[in-house]
Amino acid sequence: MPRTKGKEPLSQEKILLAAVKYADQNGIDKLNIRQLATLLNSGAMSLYYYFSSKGELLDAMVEFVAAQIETPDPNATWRDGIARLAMSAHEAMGRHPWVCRIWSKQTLGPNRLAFMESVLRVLRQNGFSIADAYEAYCAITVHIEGSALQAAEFPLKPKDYQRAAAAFLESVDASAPIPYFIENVRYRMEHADLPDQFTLVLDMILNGFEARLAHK
Amino acid sequence: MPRTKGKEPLSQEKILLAAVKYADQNGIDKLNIRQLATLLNSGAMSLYYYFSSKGELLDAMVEFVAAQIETPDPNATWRDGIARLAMSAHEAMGRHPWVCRIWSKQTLGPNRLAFMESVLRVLRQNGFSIADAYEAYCAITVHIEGSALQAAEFPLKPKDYQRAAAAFLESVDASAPIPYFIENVRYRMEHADLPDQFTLVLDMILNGFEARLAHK
DNA sequence: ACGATTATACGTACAGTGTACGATACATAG
DNA sequence: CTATGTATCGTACACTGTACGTATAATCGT
Repeated sequence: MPRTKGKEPLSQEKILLAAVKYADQNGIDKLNIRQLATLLNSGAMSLYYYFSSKGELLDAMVEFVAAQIETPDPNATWRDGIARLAMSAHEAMGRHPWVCRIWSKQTLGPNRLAFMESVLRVLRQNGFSIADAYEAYCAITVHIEGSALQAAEFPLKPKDYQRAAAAFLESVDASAPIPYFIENVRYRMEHADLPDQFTLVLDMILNGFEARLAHK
Repeated sequence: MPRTKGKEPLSQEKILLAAVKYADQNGIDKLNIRQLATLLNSGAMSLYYYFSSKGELLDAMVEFVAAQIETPDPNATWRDGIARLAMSAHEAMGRHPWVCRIWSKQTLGPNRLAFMESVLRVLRQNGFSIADAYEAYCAITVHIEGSALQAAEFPLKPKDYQRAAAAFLESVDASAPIPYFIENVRYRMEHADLPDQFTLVLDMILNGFEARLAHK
């Protein structure tokens, strides 16, 4: 049909923002074209004028998140630069947990490319060999994506965890051969606000590369 | 229809093995009931006699992989025990790359539970506090799952990488603002068999916890 | 002012997906 | 020889992405 008269037209940006919002709330599996179109008060096929396929929309969604990652301050030490960058990425993925599921799979766009470049640059300009820079890059991104994956895939929201844990502890046989698991569940139930261990382990990894660098 | 005369009946195991094999070859997205049934010379709905839903089949697939992870030797040091366990998990996920995509999402079965328990046990029996054991557990599984995720999601098979990298280097403008990325691609193209950096970073993480443990 | 062209929108249709329901036909028990 | 349980699957439905064709509004050339 026509571009109806009194209606604001669609745009890539509107669709993208709606898709991100929907995925934030409902997860990436639930994201589907018809539903998205309904939210945008349009027909499903209208979206294909702006994105030639769902895959292209997903590409744009990844780029949207990649754009939220800080680029490192060139005056900082490599440790500070990398640490801030990693935390920034961690936070971005925390805001958009679905992204880790498609991050590496979608085609590499300029923002994600810029992220990779900036990590490699910081390392290479501070004494890392090509091979070491690549290893450090992998180590750091594994940690970022791994953390995001665990946070995203864990099937319980923090709210529900208390109730589920309590129910589990009630139901489980005291003679079950999993004392340390039970102990762990009890501990986590009683300490709802455990600190995010992202930074802790990140520091261990950075320590490792620092030692490696000094060792040459 | 009937249970046809001269035909071996299906079974949970047959279906499970076929599903694992199919996912190994084609990825988990491509796994679908009809195709699987065709491979098993049966009708699609026959599978539902053994698994009440696709989700239950996926649960069983996760358990299948979890069963392949070594349980740690109780006489080893915690470092060795955890290192071996982690490498074993890394290898299992390397054989079945699709599993990291559903590992945490599927309902927790006995084998995955046993894996968690064994990690926590080793740590708790070697001086880790409840909180530290949990942190170490998370750190290690993040590394395992993150590594698996990157390996699985990277869209190019090792074979194709050389060709794709060469084509990329040809096509990219020499003035593109990504010198370190280009350098990295060239390096990886020339060194096809880079060592798996899983163990390297795992050691860094274990060093971190070792230091932490000594520090108390 | 008015016809031609482009930009935007979408109805319909099709080939997949998981799976609910009910109909089989075989094996065995009574 | 029924009758009942076990194993199998044909059909149908709701939902997915999207190819194709078409309809109108906006814009431009004259």
